[in-house]
Amino acid sequence: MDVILPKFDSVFSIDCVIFGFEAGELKILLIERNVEPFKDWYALPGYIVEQDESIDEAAERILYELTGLRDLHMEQFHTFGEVNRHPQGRVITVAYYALIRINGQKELRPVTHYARKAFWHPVNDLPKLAFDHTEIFKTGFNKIKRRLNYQPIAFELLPEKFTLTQLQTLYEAILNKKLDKRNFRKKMLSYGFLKELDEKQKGVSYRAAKLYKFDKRKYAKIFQNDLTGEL
Amino acid sequence: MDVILPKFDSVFSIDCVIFGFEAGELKILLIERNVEPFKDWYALPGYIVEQDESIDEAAERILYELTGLRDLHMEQFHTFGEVNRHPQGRVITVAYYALIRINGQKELRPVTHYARKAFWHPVNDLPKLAFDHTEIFKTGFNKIKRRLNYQPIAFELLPEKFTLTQLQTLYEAILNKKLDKRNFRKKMLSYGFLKELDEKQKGVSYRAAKLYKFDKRKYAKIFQNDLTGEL
DNA sequence: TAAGATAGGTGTATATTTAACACGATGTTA
DNA sequence: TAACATCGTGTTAAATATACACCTATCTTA
Repeated sequence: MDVILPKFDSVFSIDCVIFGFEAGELKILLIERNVEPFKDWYALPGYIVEQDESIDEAAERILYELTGLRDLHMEQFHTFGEVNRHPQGRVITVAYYALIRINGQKELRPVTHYARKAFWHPVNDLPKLAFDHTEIFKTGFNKIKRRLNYQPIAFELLPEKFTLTQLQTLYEAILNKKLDKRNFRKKMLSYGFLKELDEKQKGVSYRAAKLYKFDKRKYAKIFQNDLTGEL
Repeated sequence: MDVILPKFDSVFSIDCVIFGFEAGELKILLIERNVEPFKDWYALPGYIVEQDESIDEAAERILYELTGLRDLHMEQFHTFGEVNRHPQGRVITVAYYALIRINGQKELRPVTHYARKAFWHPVNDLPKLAFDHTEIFKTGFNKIKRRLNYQPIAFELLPEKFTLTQLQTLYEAILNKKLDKRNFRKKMLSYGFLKELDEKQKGVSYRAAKLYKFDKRKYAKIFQNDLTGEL
């Protein structure tokens, strides 16, 4: 903001906490690092921001390069700016999160050599992570727990068509507590943004449940007046 | 995160949105810039982060240097990272906010020459601000509006001893809507963290109201089990 | 010192939301 | 066709939120 901008030896980076849901478990995306420092450690996908890209663009690019995933909607949730976060110098990091469907078809394949591989790992049993990534994960996890209470973010984790039981299982996984089935259904349906389909679950060895779909248009319509986006 | 950290010509800065409450009006702290770019414009207090200070420390220092205020509890709320935010180069900015008592005694006096003066300005009638500061202000204002619903942040804006009417006026100023007096009082008192004092307002030309105090210890006790800090 | 002005302080009734709680129906498999 | 597993449903009680109006205390001024 001064007349001449001073040059800094600071590095600016992005880390991503990407949540997925698979086999009734909440998971996050990790990479195995292939470069020092913390070579061979597990870490959140993260790398350095270039000068000619916004931080949102950088987040997309970096996630793609390290995991092969793209076109997901990420949001920043906190910036980590302690002096000694990185063993080799000053690094300030904006952390992003996203919730996505885990899709067995889509292969996770790093595009750069910085990551040896990328993989999903259950949040309940995380290994030690590189840098301060455990703290970053925890901060992000707390944010989505809170957010779940007033925004329909859970749908981003489920397949397009899902059963109410699946939805409830997901809520329970995120909030880490049991919910009452009848009350849960009553409340979800009362919002009016779930569309009941003429279709049922397939391939289950018991009575098949009805499938539902999250109706974004209805959601937008219902909550258009509520500027805060709260339910 | 690579083996050798590249050097970047990026600048990393802090901007502060400081809310105060005076004469029944919600205000924020602005400075008049004394250097290019945007010389003579009004702006949020903000400046560049040094390499050997955390961003939280930087926020404190910068606010002090530009306004003379110190020892207030600020929190980051968003990081602005578009490429062309600053006319002279790439600048990434972490925005902080705080809520404080406006104290007529404490003089606002910039310590550096970068600001010509610092002053309080009502949020309802803000002038054009330098850079993207209007957007930063709006983002911060929305955050505190939301936050007011589940955290007792309003007390930070009031004098230590206050009347329930003052508290209500403040809520109304932030939320920009009228509240019902009886319901407001009932609810506030029901939380149990307001301590009624044996004292009354002085110097008013009508019946004096009882004074109350926010009891932090009681608040902590009551909400210790609620990890999210929600009411 | 009485009258007027101004904000202080209080309660109840209704509507809405949340919480607790159990079992018969349906489809699958052996 | 029996056994199994999940599906899908409704009521009641408690808590919370909302709507609403008048008398009281204190100060000012005529």
